[in-house]
Amino acid sequence: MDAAPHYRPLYRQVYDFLVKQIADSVWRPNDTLPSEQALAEQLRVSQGTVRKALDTLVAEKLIERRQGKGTFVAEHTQERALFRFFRLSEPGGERTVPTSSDESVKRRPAKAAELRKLHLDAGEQVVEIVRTRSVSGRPVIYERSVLALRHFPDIDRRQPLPNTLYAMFQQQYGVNIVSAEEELRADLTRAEDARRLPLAVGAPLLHIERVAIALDGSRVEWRVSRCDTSHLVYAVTLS
Amino acid sequence: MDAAPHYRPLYRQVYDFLVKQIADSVWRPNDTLPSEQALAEQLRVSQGTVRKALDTLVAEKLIERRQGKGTFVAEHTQERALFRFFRLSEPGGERTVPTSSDESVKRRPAKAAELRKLHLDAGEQVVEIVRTRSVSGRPVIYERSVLALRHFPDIDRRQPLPNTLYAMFQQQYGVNIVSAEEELRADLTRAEDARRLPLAVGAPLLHIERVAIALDGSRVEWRVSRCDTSHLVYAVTLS
DNA sequence: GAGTGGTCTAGACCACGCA
DNA sequence: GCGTGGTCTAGACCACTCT
Repeated sequence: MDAAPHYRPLYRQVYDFLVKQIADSVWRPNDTLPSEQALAEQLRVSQGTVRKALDTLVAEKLIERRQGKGTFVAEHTQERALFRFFRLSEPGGERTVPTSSDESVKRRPAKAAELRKLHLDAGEQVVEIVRTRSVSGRPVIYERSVLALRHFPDIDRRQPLPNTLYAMFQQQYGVNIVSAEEELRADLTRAEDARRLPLAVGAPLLHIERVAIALDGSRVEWRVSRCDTSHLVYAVTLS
Repeated sequence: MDAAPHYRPLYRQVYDFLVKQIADSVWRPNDTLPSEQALAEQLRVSQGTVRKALDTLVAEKLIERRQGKGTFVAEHTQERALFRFFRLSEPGGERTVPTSSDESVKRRPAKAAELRKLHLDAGEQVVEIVRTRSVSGRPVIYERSVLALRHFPDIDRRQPLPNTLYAMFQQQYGVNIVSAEEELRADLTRAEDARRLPLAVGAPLLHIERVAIALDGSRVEWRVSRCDTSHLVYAVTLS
């Protein structure tokens, strides 16, 4: 624990150390972390200071603690990623699990908008994934994901892709998605949408753009989803 | 600090006590709370236990702490309520401050849907507030709020109403809005919308329903907003 | 200088999971 | 019974604000 420029509290330095271990895949999903006592001795700080850092990581959902068992690196399971970042549900409140299908995966140079959204360097390559998602057999979402290839080498040769990408990002590439910035607006169904979804041109469509952000702050995915909200709603709790 | 059924940790009991003081307006917005030491002595617990409860309240934005000055009950200022619960902004990211106008305020018995959304008893009265919001002179939101009258006696005689209601809820009625559940879907402009907003019937419109939840868990407002998202987006960060 | 919150420590005891 | 995390305490020192 050496001093940082302009002073960082000890618990912050411990936090940074722990994050780095996870980011570098020293500790992988579902691994057990050393106990508080062990970390305290290793880092030459008190147990209370380690605890404060661990509490922060729990709040950020990067680790989970179970009394009597230990501290574990949180895993992005299918369900978890779904409930955390997939906000569409039935109007009452029941969460729905969509299936994905009809995908196309292409590698190509990034376009101008993608360079900007993902903070890429000119000429960098991306992988574009197009798919349709269905809820109880009915296609309701037409979605295009663009990934920076630098974070996911050869992902375009890994087909078939799972229903939720983020678990694979974490397990195969060590990329932890920790937050997502979404922008929503209402739009009309266009001919391109109508080819994928059973909607008439001119029907209302919820347009969602997402930038997914990894543990190290990099913007790794830009996703545009066009959703039929005649039977689903986008549900979010502000607090 | 007496025992609770099935055991509540001490810091939880301290938390409950502090929340009650705020909910009962014993401590009002901008008031200074007693110091950690004073609270610890009053409640017969250690300073660390008080601190843990205070940290939770800070995370929930119910209080603010300033080193060297003290601990204060957080105030719902116009700006703060706006940035916290008003998610519409310009596509780039700049937050926009809308003005409200053209309001009508009516007291009437609750309808069936309102009873359900606000968990009211049959026959209870509500106040309906209808208004239009504009951004840089352009009407972009047509909004209908329904409030349970029991939480806001005579609010319908308090006109004119402020741009953001939640600061008034807190200051005039001691009702702290702590979270809001929103449901969004895409819709088309109807004749009723077109009378209020400069849109053609059939143009896309973002339909937002919100239930605002107070500190004690009661559902105090049901709001339906119909938004022109041709120049604005609904922006939210999932984490 | 006095009073506040912010950081850090050391140690005790409890609740839980497992062998 | 041992090791884990969860709770609680007591006290030290630092950083900031105001007078």
